[in-house]
Amino acid sequence: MANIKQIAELSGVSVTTVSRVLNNHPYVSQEKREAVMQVVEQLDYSQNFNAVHLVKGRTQMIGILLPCMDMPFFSSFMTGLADEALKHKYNLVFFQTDYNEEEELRALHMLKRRQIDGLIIVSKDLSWDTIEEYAHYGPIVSLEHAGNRPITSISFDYYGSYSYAMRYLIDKGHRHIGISVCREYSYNSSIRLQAYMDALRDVGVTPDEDWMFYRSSNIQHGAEVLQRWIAMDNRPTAIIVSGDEVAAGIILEGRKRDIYVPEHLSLISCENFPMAAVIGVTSIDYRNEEAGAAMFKACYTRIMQPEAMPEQHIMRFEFVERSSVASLI
Amino acid sequence: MANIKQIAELSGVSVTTVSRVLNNHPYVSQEKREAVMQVVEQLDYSQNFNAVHLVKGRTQMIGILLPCMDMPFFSSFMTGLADEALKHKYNLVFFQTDYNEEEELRALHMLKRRQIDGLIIVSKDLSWDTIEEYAHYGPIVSLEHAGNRPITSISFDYYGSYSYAMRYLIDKGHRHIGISVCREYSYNSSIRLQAYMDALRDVGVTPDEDWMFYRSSNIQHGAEVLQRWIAMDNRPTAIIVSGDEVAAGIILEGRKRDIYVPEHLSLISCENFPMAAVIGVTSIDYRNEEAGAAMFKACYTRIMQPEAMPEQHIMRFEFVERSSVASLI
DNA sequence: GTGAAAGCGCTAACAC
DNA sequence: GTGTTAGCGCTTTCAC
Repeated sequence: MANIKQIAELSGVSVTTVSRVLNNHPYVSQEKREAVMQVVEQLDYSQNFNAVHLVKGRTQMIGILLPCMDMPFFSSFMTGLADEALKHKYNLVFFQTDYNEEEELRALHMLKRRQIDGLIIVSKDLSWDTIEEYAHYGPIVSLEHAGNRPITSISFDYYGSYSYAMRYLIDKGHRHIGISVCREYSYNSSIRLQAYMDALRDVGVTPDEDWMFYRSSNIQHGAEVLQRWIAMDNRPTAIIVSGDEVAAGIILEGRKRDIYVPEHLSLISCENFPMAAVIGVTSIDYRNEEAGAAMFKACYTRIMQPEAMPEQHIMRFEFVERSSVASLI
Repeated sequence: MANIKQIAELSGVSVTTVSRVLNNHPYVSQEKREAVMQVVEQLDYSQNFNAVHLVKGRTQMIGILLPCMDMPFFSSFMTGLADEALKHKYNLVFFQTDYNEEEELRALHMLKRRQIDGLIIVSKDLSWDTIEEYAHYGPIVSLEHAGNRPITSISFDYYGSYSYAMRYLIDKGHRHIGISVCREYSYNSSIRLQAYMDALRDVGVTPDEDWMFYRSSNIQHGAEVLQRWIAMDNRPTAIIVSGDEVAAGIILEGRKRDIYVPEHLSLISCENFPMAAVIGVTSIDYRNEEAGAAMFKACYTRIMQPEAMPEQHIMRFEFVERSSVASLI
């Protein structure tokens, strides 16, 4: 495999000149530039990026850490991120952690070892304290608010959006309202639950334990939610679920059992994926793709300007109304 | 940032010894090993992987090229791949191409520039002739049969599975059978269409142009398929669709318009995602996750044994019968 | 405009 | 067991 030295020899110039040509530097005569280019093409040469990275101290790669790819939430997010990375000629190294701490650490180590220039954390299990230790090796950008740590965050307005959704249901006369979240003990779920609790308290309702569904993330789980709902004594008249897939599971399973949305059960969902339009569910659009792009941009900015201070940014949500909520008034 | 030289100095040994300790080589006295480890911890040192890669000529990364992440097919595939990569301590660099040739070339260039040790192509637009030019820079593994080119392939048995599904429908009395594929001109679609045509020809049926749906890949498209089906003069009694999402779209849209599966329209789908169970559709399971893992393994093997010959492997499919096909007999 | 040479941080042959 | 040293392939001062 050819290297820069051979190119230099064959084209009768120094390695410096070859390097200049390769990197489009000025101050190279047209003549020599052409001579070099000719040899480069002839030998089908291109730089060894490992050497370039070593000398430059950068890899043009950023890591992206998430539990799994096979949930639409994560993949939609990746889509926006990858598009944006592309614009800046950055590559994405992908860490699928399955919420395994060891795996999460592996990504942080790669940052430490300069194999990636920055790290984007979409969802994690590791404590912020642990992560913070790695923050000085390179920019870390998170989708979860990181307090006043040196970590940039782009986060979704779960509190605002859930408060809004709850108010919407309450205004339509709902009082027995259920909630279904993805992970019982995650930070994001806790914010959603908080907004839910606060809203119910405001109207003097104490939620039934039964109204809270944990660990629901896919269509199958949605079906299970409906089965549990059917079996309840004190059924909620509406449920806020954390994803369109869960909503679809509820609706599909409901139809098998003659339970209809919104006639028997009102539903508000999150994500507003194309599926939401098909099943006609009112859904909160957090604009995942935009968030993905924003995270890349934030990371990129901090790679380019290492002195820049980390920022905390909250995305605006959009409440997309369809016909899955009945008015009880 | 500390480097190996400083560690050597501080622990009073040579860089070689430090390197040996770092790489767990034998022939280092326990004494020196401990001395080194202590300094390493004290300085919070770890290797600069760019330097390691330069000297070793490998990056412990493989590239993965696919059009997008926000289709369940691709993300399920990634899941298996990422799991397997993890087992071998390999990282995945992710190229989202959107079937853009320039993007696809970028991935091939990274192989050429040794930034990745191998490349896995899940779906592409570039011609095999172009790709073949890069095959000598590192192993390329494809999910599409690559003929007798120096490219390993793991492929799905689309012909076999579609022949099987067609036979299944025909045995149940169906003759007017439709087909819905993802991309009109892709290699995979052409095989599916071929099996479809061959099966119909065998029973003396000439398919109506209307029975073929191109460019259907998500739930929304499924809804459109159903709308077109309703508007037809000569409706098929069954359709084979290329994904559970499309099937879901058909079923959901059908319910809005009082068209039921399988009473009015029989359906066979592909992928057998969890959703298939919920909507009760008979689905062909190609075992994407396993295929992803197999592709990684194939790539890994060829990285480790560069002389190894490329192989062509075809995955077995599984036909998962549910209740979406009516018997007309 | 151009080139010699000094690194970037590491591994591994080789000598001891 | 251990250290010296020559690369790996490139960029970038600095002197000409």
